[in-house]
Amino acid sequence: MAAGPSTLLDVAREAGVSPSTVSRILNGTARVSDDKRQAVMKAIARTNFAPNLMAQGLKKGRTHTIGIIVQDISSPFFDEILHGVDDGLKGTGYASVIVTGHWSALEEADRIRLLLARKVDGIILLSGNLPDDELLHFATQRPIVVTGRPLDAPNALGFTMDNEHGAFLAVQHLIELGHRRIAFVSGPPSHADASSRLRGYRKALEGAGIPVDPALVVEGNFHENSGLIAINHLFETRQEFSAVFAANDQSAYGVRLALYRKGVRVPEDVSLVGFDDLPGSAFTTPPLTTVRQPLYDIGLTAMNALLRLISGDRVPTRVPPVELVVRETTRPR
Amino acid sequence: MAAGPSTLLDVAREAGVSPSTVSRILNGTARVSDDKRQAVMKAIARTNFAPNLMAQGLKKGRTHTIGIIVQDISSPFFDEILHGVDDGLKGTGYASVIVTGHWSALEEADRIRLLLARKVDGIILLSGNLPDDELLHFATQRPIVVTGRPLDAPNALGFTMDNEHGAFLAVQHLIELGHRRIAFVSGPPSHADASSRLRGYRKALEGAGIPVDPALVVEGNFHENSGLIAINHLFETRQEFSAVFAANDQSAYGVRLALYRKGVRVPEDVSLVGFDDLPGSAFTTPPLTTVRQPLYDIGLTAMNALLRLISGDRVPTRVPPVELVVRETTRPR
DNA sequence: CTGTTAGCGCATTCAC
DNA sequence: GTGAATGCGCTAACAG
Repeated sequence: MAAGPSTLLDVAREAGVSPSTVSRILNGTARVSDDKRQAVMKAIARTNFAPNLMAQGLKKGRTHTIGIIVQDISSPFFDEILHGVDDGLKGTGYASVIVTGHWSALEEADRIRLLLARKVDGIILLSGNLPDDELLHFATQRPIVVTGRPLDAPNALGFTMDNEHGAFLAVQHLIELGHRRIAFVSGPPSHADASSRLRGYRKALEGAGIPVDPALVVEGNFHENSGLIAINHLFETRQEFSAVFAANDQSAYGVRLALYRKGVRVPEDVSLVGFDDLPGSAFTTPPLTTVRQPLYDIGLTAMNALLRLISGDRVPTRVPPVELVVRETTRPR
Repeated sequence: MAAGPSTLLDVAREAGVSPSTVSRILNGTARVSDDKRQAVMKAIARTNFAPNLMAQGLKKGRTHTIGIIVQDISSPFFDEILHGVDDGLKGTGYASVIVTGHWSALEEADRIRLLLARKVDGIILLSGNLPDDELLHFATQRPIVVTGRPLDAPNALGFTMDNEHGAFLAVQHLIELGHRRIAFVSGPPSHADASSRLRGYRKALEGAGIPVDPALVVEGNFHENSGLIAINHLFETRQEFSAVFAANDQSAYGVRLALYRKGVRVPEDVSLVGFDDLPGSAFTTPPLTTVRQPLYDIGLTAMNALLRLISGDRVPTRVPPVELVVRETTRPR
């Protein structure tokens, strides 16, 4: 029941060998005679020794820590990505420090500097707003993987989902069901994914020869409440629609609630489709038809890509594409 | 546009002073003449210097890092707590490394060892399963705050919500509404919170002179799907009930869906109440009546308590109590 | 195969 | 007020 943390030196003394020998055994750096190895192992157990990762890091220049920047902790979206990230870490000896960027490029830059000062071995930026050039500047210090945009530089890698295509699929599904007046609750215009989805919405409509009615697209912010407000607005302005496409699942939840309050049935009266396929979307009433984004795989892939970047590797990354998941909020008109 | 990370020594050279002077300025350890201070500041900016936290940590024995153990990343429950934890960190100079315990005491012990090896300055264990004595053993190395149990040791602190009372409130509400046959979807029996809630359910029933019918309580696991399965089971065994109390919101979601599938209306045909008040529960259809647990505050409080423990302080911690939030899934029988 | 030496970047005595 | 020296715990040459 040794007291405070013992050091490698303690172990060496205890085992009657030199510190380097202990180090060698710990790292498998060189062959060591069996008797000494036994002695050292015993001493390690006896002193309850665990190497000081700080000291190791100082010496080797690597901390076995990777930094993750999410925009919003406590969001089911980032949560699910983090799940993948975490699984990607499993068994690698790396740990992650997670910080939040709050959708602000300035804050992101700040967090990256912080992470860099902590000497993380690499950084994953989730849905970053930071301009490419700044990102690449930081990437000169440590490899960076970013999601939500394509990027392919020596020390940085980015990949994105086909948001436009996903939105296209969603709206096309509605059109095939016979819907013509399809409302759209958008995301924040400043958000790249949001504008891609708006484009997909437009493209699907145009492809079917349906004019896009500006009165039917109302701006949201990706949160539940904005979906609710959007629907109320549509009602107030007396718009007619038989379906609504929400730019993400969370706003779809808000839409669903607003419709419920108006006494409008889903899907009998209006059809609804979301985007993301959050874990909860299979358990809404009724279960939500949505565009599935492989959130878990995005996280896992980002982590694996970063790990490879760190070890100097460069393998092209592949993530499953988005796909329409038809559940129970859509039906023929 | 300096290249690699510059060191304190670089700055000293650049400014024509000694390293110690730079250090003193950085830490405000001693008074330094103004001209030198200017020179150093300029040199810092010019070389784009940021102190190496690893080296600082090695020297000072503190890493300004705190370790968080959650059981399940990508769970709205822990997510919301993490939100509070994260806010508690804001502006403190600390960062957190988050690891998962997966509800396993063994894994928790393993993670704590890992965190200790990384020399975190303190640890927050969320909903830990680790026995008190093991916890206290680890606490000899670093202060630990644990949620989900009371604990008050020199270097460890634990606090918990009144789960029994919360459950009591929920069931009492149902009883007041005229319900007599109230089903209960429990959590895993091994889980302390789960058994407290079961106790609260029983107590409320008994208090009202209603016999508890074992056929009406079915075991779940806190996940959506178990709520669904539970209801199906109740139907298969032809139980009659006019209300169901789910041990947490997530299983309530499953209950809600199962009821929907059976064509049972909520709340017209059966009333439903959950536990936790997850962020999403205000947006289910209809919005869920539930027992609110101040998850955000739990996280914030845990963080503050730990920070105080680290600085040698010991202030009794206060967290808002649980409370019933009546929304739209309950109505008189 | 193994011990000795030096140094990662910084904070802190200790002198001046 | 400020510089020189020392060491946090560990690994990596460098010599045997």
